[in-house]
Amino acid sequence: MTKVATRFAPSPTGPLHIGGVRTALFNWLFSKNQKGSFFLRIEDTDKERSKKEYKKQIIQSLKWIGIEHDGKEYIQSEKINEHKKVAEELLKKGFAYKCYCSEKEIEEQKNMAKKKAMAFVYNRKWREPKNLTVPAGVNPVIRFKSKIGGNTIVKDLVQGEINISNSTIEDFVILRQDGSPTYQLSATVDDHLMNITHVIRGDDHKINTVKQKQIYDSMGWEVPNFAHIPLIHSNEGKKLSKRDKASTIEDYIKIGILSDALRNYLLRLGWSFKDKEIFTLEESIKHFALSSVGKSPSRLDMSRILSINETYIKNINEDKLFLNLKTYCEIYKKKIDPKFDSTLKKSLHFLKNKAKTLGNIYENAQYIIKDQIQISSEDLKLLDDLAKKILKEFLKEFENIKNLNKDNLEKIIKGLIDKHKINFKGVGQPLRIALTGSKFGPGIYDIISSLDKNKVIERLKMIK
RNA sequence: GGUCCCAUCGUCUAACGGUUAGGACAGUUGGUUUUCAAUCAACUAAUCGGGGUUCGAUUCCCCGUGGGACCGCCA
Repeated sequence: MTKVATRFAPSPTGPLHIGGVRTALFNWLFSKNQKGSFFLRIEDTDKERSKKEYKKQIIQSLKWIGIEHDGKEYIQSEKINEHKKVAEELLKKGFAYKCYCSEKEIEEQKNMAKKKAMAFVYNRKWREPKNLTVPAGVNPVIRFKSKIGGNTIVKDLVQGEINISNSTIEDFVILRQDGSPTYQLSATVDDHLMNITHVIRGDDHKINTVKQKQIYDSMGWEVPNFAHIPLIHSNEGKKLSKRDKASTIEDYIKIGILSDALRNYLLRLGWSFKDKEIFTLEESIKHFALSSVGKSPSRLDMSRILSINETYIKNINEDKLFLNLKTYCEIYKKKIDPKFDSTLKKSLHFLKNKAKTLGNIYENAQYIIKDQIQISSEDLKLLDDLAKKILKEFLKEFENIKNLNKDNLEKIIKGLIDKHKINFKGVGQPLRIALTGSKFGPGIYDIISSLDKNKVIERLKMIK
């Protein structure tokens, strides 16, 4: 058995797409499950649009979600000569030919195809150039001599069998007029050079597979296994594009989604293992199989992402959560003053219970990480005369407390409830507003015990 | 339009010929003598339609319908 090798091959023309992340994840998971390797190939042959910073960003994004590639990243543009060599060889062997058609001619053919409402298939004019004279001063493109009759069948580990009539596959270009290789050639040669055993990629590459298989066959190379995973659709049910709102990984990081949560969500999108919903990294490696990847596309569902994130926020180690929160706030919100660290840390155990994102924790922790709180005018209205009176009475007794614990606080509050013949809310709500500036939030005992005694007194005194 | 693919609750999915069609998210309702975005409980909700095959079809086959992908000298 040869060692399994997979690859993720993004082009660095933009930030990493959420669909790309899932493709990378499936590749990585499969290779780990098979005890194989996972490589990263940067397809940067589109010089116009490829950017170095995107390459960095892609690697960082993958790392963020827990994916690291083996070895050094493979840079496609560095292998262009290899690709050209293969093109030459195909030419020599008669599997490719030079095409001198002008762009105009091709354009006309495309228009014709459109008019006839047919798929564009190049008319193969130069395939057998018997009565043609090579025009002077025209650089030819090299086209692959695609099979005309019969069908090409590719076994697919997810789709089953891809069976396409060769008549619909055109003689595609493998070398451009300027001599540079096209995707079909480069990707194929690279996969061969890298000894890739399993090509796992988006559904949108299915037709390419048929083209690429012919290159493998012509070169006498072993054809890798293919697995085309269904695409992720937007809310509208279309292929997710960069224009969609939450399409890049950054979009999720910035609202405070945890990497494990996103990984878990993406894993369960199009893949399942019994009724299990939550998978640790180890579990996902252990159970991952291409055979349990579904065939139909799935929609992105924000509420589910949030729900999984909530689960992770509640369950991960608190020290880890704390560090996550700190870095998150520093980058996407506002740096938290270290003087609040200890209070914040000991409050995390209840703050995390009411948050779906790190952003939520940040919002709910405002009363801890700011010296002064702000009360909205609407909440201020809730502090009527009775409420203020209660706060004053609470303060008086609170100042005399020796041991700040729940029992003692309970005593004070109970006393006030009895005295004023009100319910808990009558005391709890004014307190919460006075201490946090919000009528929502953690339990009142949690709030008080998380704050310094002096801080509580100070804030209660602010209410007049 | 051509080629190819797909089809179970609103969403993600389970059931690989025999289940009262299961779970999760969302939604709704109620409890939690304190808020709710927490928690607990309950409820609503699906096999796209029509033909076969079969003792029996969500499952296999065909047709229709709907949705999607591709149709670059981009990757």
